Amino acid sequence: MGRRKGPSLTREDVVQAALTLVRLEGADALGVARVARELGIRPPSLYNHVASGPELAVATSFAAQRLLVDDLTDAVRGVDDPRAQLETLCRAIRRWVHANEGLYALMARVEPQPDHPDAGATDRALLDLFLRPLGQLGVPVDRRVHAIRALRSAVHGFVLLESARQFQLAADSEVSFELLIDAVIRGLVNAG
Amino acid sequence: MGRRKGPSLTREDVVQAALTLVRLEGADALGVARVARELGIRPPSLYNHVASGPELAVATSFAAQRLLVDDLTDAVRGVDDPRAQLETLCRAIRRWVHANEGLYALMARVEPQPDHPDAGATDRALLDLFLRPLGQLGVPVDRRVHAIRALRSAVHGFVLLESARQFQLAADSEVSFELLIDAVIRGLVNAG
DNA sequence: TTAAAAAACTAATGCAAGTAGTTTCACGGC
DNA sequence: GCCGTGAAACTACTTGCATTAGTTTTTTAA
Repeated sequence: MGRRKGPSLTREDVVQAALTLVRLEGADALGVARVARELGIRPPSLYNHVASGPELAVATSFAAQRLLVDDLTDAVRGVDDPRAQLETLCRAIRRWVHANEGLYALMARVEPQPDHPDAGATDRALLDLFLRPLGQLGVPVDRRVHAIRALRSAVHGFVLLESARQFQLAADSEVSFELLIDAVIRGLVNAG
Repeated sequence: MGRRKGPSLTREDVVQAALTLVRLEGADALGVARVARELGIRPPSLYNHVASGPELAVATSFAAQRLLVDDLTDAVRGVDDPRAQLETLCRAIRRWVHANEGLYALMARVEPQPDHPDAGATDRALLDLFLRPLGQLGVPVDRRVHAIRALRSAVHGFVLLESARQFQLAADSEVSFELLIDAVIRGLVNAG
């Protein structure tokens, strides 16, 4: 029982299977044995493609992040007004998380890898998506980093609480979200 | 080798050990075997006090939440101005998370248990801590739920990103945080 | 054509969660 | 003071995951 005839699995296949698995069954379901079963191979064979369980999680998280950034890039294409761009970004993140709860939970759980080769590109792309409209809105350079952190925090916290079903009171989440991003954006533009 | 002489462990002891463990080694370290080792007993004996691993995590999370709420209650004691109360609450949450990163990560990871007997009291206490100053600030009743969600989201997102070391650029986090909560509070008070 | 690398496998170890059944101690009723 | 019941510990065991070592087969490149 050695290598099988025909095309064999790639690391891409493995990450793809992991993405699907996490999408369907949540971040807790991610594991070497589980992904191997999904691919129809034995667990040890997966180590031909990933170094370890944690590394599989990191790779899957990076892939998910790229999916998110691509989605956001599409979302703001064609939006001209900088403020509308910011709102569009926030809403697009929330929509993506609704459609990919497990993946976002995974991204939140995996420790960032500052030295990882895949880290730079998508991180920078995400940053730029927010930086451009902030600049156009006249936010001074030395406050843009703080502004991005504020916006990211607000959206991140909201979508996490929302998908963890921590908003138990009967009130429309849409309204809460619009109120939040409107408050933050207004506050950032007229900062004192 | 049956029961040992002298006083035996209680569920409180177990939760206490779990709290200490998570504080020192993070939420990932929490498990039946690990807590049992910490207490000097064999893993199966722990099931005399908790029903399962997940239930241990839930109990620990509830205990952590109570610690947080108690800390916040102390923090706002003696603060009169409602706006200052809100700011104090936000800063106290952040300070607590800095001192208890693992516990906060655990709370974020454990699914909420709407029917759990321990759930109501602390949830309500936390809610009330925010509700009172919002009322005093003149936020209309039908917007208070949204306002609380917005504030919680902002603080939650910020502290999670911060303790996950996702703020990689060299800029003072204190400034970012103050900017965020100021923007949100201002936005909530002058909501349109 | 052939040697090396890649990709699968089997076998086995170690550890965590959980179950079943056993032993020993503490405590309340007599 | 004695005794029975239940609580709290134990041992032994099963199952499942992560991981390592070593083997076989196929692909690929020299």
